Amino acid sequence: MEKAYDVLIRNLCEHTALTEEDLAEIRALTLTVRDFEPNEDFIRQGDKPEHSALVVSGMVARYHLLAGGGRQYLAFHLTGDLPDAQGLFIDQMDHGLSALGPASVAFIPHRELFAAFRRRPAFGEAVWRETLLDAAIFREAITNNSARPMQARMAHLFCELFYRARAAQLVRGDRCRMPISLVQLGETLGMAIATVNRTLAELRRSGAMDLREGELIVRKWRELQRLGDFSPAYLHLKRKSPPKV
Amino acid sequence: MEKAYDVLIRNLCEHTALTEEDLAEIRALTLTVRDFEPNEDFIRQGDKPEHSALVVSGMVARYHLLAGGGRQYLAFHLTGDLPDAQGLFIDQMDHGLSALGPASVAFIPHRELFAAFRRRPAFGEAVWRETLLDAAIFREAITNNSARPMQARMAHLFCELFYRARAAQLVRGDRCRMPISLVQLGETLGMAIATVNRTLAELRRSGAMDLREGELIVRKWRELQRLGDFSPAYLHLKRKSPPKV
DNA sequence: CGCCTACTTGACTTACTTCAAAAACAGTGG
DNA sequence: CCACTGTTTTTGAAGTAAGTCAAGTAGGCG
Repeated sequence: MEKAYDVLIRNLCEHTALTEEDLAEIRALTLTVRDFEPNEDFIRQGDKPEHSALVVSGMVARYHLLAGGGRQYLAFHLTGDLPDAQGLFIDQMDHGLSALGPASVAFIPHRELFAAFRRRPAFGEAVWRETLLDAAIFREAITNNSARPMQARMAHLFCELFYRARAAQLVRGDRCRMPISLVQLGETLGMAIATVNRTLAELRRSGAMDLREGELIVRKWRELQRLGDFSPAYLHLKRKSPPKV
Repeated sequence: MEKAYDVLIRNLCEHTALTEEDLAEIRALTLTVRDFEPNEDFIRQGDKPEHSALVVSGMVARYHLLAGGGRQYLAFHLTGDLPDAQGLFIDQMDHGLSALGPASVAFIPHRELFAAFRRRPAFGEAVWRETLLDAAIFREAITNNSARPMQARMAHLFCELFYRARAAQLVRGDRCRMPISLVQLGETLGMAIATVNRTLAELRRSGAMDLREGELIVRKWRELQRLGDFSPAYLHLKRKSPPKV
C-alpha cells in the first residue's frame, strides 16, 4: 500500500524537483486501490470522474471507441503514471481506460488533489507537467502513425515503451512485461492484424527484439532504435542514459 | 493591441469561468506582438523558449521534423489559442511552430505568467485546461490518422477547424480563412499529395465543402460532419450549438 | 512575358487489407 | 490426463486503395 505513494513520487521526481513538504502532502492523500482483470474497463468514455487514477502495477490503456465498435488505442501507461490527470480539469471523458494485463490502480479524490495543489503549488505543477508529457507522447504517436512505415512504426512503439519501462524500473535485464495482443497492437498502430503479425515477424528476424508470452525482450537496443527512428527527447526525462542492451 | 488581450480572454472564457480580478491580471501582462510571413518559423524544435505565444490573428501550425527533412503537422491554432503553453513546464521544444498564412503572434514572458498564476490560481487553471484541450485534439488526431479512411480523415479535419473557427468567431456565413496548401494537408493527414488532391476533389463533388483561395467553405455542415464521423464532444466547449449551415 | 510555385490528372506499381483456413495455446470439465 | 471449446497467432492467396512517377495546367509576381 505504501508502494502506491512511492511509485507516484518516483515518477514525479523523474521530471520535477519536489521538497520534503511536497512529498508529505502526497503521502497524506487518500488512495483507494482496486485490482482489475485483463481488458477490464475502469473509466468509460462519457464518464465524469471525481477521482484520478494512479497505476500501481500492471499496464493501463487509453482508447477511443470507433463508430463500428472497434477501438483506437491512444496511449499506454505504466507503474507510477496518472493516466487520467486530465480528468481534473476536463469534465467529461472523451476516451476510456482499461487494464491491459492484470493491473492494480489507486484512485485519488479530485477534491483532495485540488486542496493539495493549493497548499503545495509545486505538486500541482508536477501533475501539470505530467499531463504535458502525456501530450508530448500523443504528438509522437501522431507522427508515428502518420509518417512512418509499418516496421518503423512498430519498432518505435516498443522503443518508447521499453524506455519508459526502464525509467519506471520495470526492466529486468533485457526484458519487461508487455501484456498486449496482436489485435491491440493493430488497434494502436493503425494496421491490419495480418500486417501486425508479419511486421512483428520481421522485427524478430532482425534479432533486435522479441515479444512472447506477454514479455518484451530487447536484444539489440541500438538496432531497434535505428529501425524505429526513435530518439527519446520527447519524453523529457531528466536521466538521459539509454538502456544498455 | 487591446485586441490581443481580448482574444485570449474570449478563448479562455469559452471553457473556464473567470472573475473580473482574473481578467485584470491578464490585462496586466506584457505582450509583445510580432507579425510573421506565411510559413515563417517562430519557435524551432530544440528551442528553450522563455515566452509563451498567443495567436492574435491568422493561423499557426505545430510540426515535427522528420528524418528525411519532411514535416508532420500536429495541430493548427486559431486566434486566441496559446499554441505553446506547454513550454511553460517543458524545457525543450520537441516540435516547432510556424505561421501558416500571414499571422500575428503575441509573446508573454513565462516569468510574468508564473507570477500571475500564483496570484490568480483560476488563471493558471484556465491555461492548464487549455493545454488539456490541446491534448484532447492530439488524441483525436491519432484516431483520425490511424483509423479513418482518407475521405473521412480529411472531412474530419475540416469539421474540427470549422467548428473551432466558429467558436473563435472567425466564421462569416459559411466560410472562414484557411491558408493551407495541399502539401501541408498531406503532411497533416499522412497522405500523398496526389491522394490529397483526389480526396479533396471528392469532397467538393459531394457538395459538402470547398477549399479555394485559402478559404474553407462549408456548404452542407451535417453532410460534412457525417462524412468525417465528426462529433465535437472532444473539443469540450461550453457552447454546444453546431454551425447552422 | 516568362518564371516559379501550387494544383491537377493519368498510368503504373506496390504495400497493405481482406478473406480464409490452419496451427498453437489456454481454459474447462469429464 | 485428455478431449473439447474458444481465442490468439500464423500463413497463404487475391484484390485494391493509395503511393510513386511524370507530365501538364493554372495562377501569381517580377
